[in-house]
Amino acid sequence: MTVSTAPDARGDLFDPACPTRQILDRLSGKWSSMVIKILAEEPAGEVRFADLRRRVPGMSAKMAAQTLKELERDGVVLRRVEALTPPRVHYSLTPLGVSLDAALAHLREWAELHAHAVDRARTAYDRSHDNGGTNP
Amino acid sequence: MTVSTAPDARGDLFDPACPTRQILDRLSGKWSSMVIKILAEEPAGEVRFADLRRRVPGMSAKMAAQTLKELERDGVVLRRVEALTPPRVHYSLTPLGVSLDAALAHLREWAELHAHAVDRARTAYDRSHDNGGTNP
DNA sequence: CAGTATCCATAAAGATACTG
DNA sequence: CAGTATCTTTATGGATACTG
Repeated sequence: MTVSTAPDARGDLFDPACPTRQILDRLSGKWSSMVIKILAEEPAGEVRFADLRRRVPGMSAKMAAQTLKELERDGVVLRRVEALTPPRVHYSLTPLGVSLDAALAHLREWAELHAHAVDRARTAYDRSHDNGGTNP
Repeated sequence: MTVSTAPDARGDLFDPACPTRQILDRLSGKWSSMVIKILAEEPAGEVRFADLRRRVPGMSAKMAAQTLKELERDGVVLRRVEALTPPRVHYSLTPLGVSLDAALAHLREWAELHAHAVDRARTAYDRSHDNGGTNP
């Protein structure tokens, strides 16, 4: 059986088979974290495809479909189909997805808390690097 | 001057100027999170350029330099130069970097905790999608 | 040693058109 | 409505060679 090709990759972030690597790679897509946030924030818990697109400005149908498919494959998102014409498809977070959102929330919190500090660091860095005193 | 084009993008993850977006984008590089982890784990707190490369197998000099530069610009990493010949450059996390690592640690923890679940979800998904019962 | 510069391959994302 | 297919553009990373 194909139980696991990764014997004990736990903690070995540098092995491509490492779980953390995989998660980070999945989240590194441009839209994944936004989709998760939308689904997490939805009071009803479910969002339809077109709604999702409306709520994530700039995300093409292609990227929406691709992102949702990946997240569904990972067990983070649930896809529910109502077979009407026209069809209705509803997306929501699974319990696993909810817990992932909680982990992501720490990062969001960090970012909001330290956004100013990062901004200041960048300004300072740019000031001393792109024209550090040797410019006309 | 490039002070800020984002008046109050706080919480607006869908604005490219949003702090969370920026952080997630920075972390989405292939090497950033690994570099942060190495620096966080280093007992001495400092790691030299060549050491870092040795400890992150597969990372080219180019990517090491680029990643470190971005993280330094963000105020997450500190670069200390000993002007000898040959030169020695030491990298460490700033306090800001340490706190970022703490936020990242939640994600690492989630990944390790749920790696099996994700794996199982993928297997189940693949089983029912690439040959869901309509195959010769 | 600690990088930089350059060129090249690939992967990710966008635009557009079309379908059940 | 909820996607898929296809093509083009752009971003990312890798290989190699060179420098203070």
